[in-house]
Amino acid sequence: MVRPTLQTVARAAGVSRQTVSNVLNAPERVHPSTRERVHAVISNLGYRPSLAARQLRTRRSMTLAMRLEPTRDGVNGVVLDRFLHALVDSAQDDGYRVLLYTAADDAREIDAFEELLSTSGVDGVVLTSTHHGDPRTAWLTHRGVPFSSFGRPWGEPEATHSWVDVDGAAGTRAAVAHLVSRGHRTIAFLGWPAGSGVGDDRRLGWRRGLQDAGLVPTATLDVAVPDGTPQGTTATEWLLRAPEQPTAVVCASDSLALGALVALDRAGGRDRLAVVGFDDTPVAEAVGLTSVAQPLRQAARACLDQVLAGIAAPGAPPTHTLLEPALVERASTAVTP
Amino acid sequence: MVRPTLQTVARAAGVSRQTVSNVLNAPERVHPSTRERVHAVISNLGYRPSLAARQLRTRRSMTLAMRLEPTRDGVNGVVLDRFLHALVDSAQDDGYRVLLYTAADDAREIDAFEELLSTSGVDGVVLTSTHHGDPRTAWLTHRGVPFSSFGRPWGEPEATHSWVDVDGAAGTRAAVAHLVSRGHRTIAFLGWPAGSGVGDDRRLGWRRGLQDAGLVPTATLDVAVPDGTPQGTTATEWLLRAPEQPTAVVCASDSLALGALVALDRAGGRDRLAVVGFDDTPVAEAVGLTSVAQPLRQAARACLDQVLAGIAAPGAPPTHTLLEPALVERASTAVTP
DNA sequence: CACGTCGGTTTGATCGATCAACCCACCGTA
DNA sequence: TACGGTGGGTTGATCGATCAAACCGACGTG
Repeated sequence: MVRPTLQTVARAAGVSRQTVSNVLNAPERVHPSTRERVHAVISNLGYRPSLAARQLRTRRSMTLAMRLEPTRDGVNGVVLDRFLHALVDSAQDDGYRVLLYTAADDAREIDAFEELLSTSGVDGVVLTSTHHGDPRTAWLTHRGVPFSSFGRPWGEPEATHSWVDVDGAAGTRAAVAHLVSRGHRTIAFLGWPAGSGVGDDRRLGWRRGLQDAGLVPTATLDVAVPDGTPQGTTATEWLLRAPEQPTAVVCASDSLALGALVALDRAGGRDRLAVVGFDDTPVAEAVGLTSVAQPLRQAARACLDQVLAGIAAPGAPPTHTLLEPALVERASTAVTP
Repeated sequence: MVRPTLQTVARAAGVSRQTVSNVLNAPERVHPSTRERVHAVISNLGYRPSLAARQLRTRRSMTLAMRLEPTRDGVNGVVLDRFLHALVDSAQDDGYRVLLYTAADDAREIDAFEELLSTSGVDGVVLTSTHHGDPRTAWLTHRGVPFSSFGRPWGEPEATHSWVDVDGAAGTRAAVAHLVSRGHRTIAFLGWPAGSGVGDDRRLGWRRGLQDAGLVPTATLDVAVPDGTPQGTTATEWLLRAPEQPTAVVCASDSLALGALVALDRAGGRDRLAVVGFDDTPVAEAVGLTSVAQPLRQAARACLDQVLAGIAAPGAPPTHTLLEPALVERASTAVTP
């Protein structure tokens, strides 16, 4: 009951090892009849090539690495988990496996790369959560590691690697347009403090959306707080007392939006304010929150394609993909002013 | 700029390959001075052993596999993701890596095992979501694969594999005790239809909790619906109209509990019913829901220990670990009857 | 003084695959 | 007739580590 090897199969089929290898890797080189016979023996014996042996010789591990982030906020943390799910699914279809690692900060993550690349011979990396002054991309580029990041190289227009991202600005802009079409004229934005690429981008979309409709994004309608449900609640309570009397609010995350709903419930009714969240996390569906959904499946597929392209043609020029998010309408924007 | 190998290091240190190997794997066999010298060369050259080569020889991949489930409900799906995070963390400390796979059903998962074991030579498996009539455990046991399941072998008392689980019954029982201590006498249970091990266990805890306090778990206080927030809302609306007039409800999941809160908000006030959820998902914290928290970090650690024990001593007797969950009190049970 | 032992080290074989080169019939063509 | 090309296969070397066995000098002992 030992695992069959190439040799075993070869003997059973009356051919040489190399021929069996060819049947699997270059079938056209083998005569159809021989091929047939070898195939029969293979499935008969249940033979599967050892990845370790193959990797030793070819320097291909058929493995990609992705970092598993510490669940931060939780409400939003789900996004990357869903991306991961999609990635594993797609990768599996292409014969690749996904290896996980964790790292406390950028420096440790680079250590992890070093480790993974030299000991496990990982073929490529999928990066997430890119941010301003991210040292990881430069390191990977310098080392010539095929990789793709889910997230733009914020603040580095000269970056020369492949990336996939979702157009957050388009998302908030569409949210504003939707609200405008329902009659709202005073629409606030509840976002994070300036400085994060993602957050600033979503804020920008809100501005543009207002301008599209000939409205003015005043400073008091633009509230910035750290992410989190309680923060969203507090901020919304300010908004409810604001002189502008907003009738709707677009939020940078579902956490904040959920906080807004809590504030409304306390203030005696959800009809005082239409609310839009971001990321369409499970909670949004659960509580009837309109939210901007990222096409995570497509994003994962695109990332994978980029990494595979980088593996197939090491010198190939980088590509970029910017995907459009979609607004999922629910009860929280059924409110009219 | 090629990656250094054992040979490279050996030459640079003026010793043989085997000595370098010993320095890493059996340091006590090497004379301290030589060891010192070799270590210097190793860190100097930045040498790291190739896992592929090592695996080929030792038949150890230092890799564990875990299935990544399709995000089902979402509110609860987070639980397994957090377990995964904890597992990867712990595994990394022990020098193990975690490889992911997906599978649509039990049969396909077994195919995935076959594949992973023979091609990647995975050392062990961590199973999740065990259920009645689960064919996976028998298969793994039969094949002699070291594994541990997070989840008891429901309905198979004769099962002989290692497992770790959280005592759900103890959780709901504690929830009831907490409610009783706050003066509640009529406490309902909002759970899933009978048949799922986990769900029945949580229901049992509720029963015991009531009996502890000399109360009677009547049938009308025991509501069963499929998991989900809308289902929770509907069911809670029944409860609010029930003749028994419950003042509190213990739920089998945070999804259901969240649904209960929604029902209360609609019915005009959260003070009509104290609510307890299960799993302490991020949403629970966000909306102030008291919930039963599973010690996922410990669970992952325990699972890992069991798998590693199975790898170290293939014939060793299986072990079981049942962990106590903890009640996290929040605003939703600040209500008194 | 010869011999067994033991710490420390080296040597050759091996894990299971692929690569590179070579072999052998057989064909067409100069 | 000799030569080059080609389809179909084979053989030996190799990837980078570990294993098993041998080696070697020094030391203790009968």
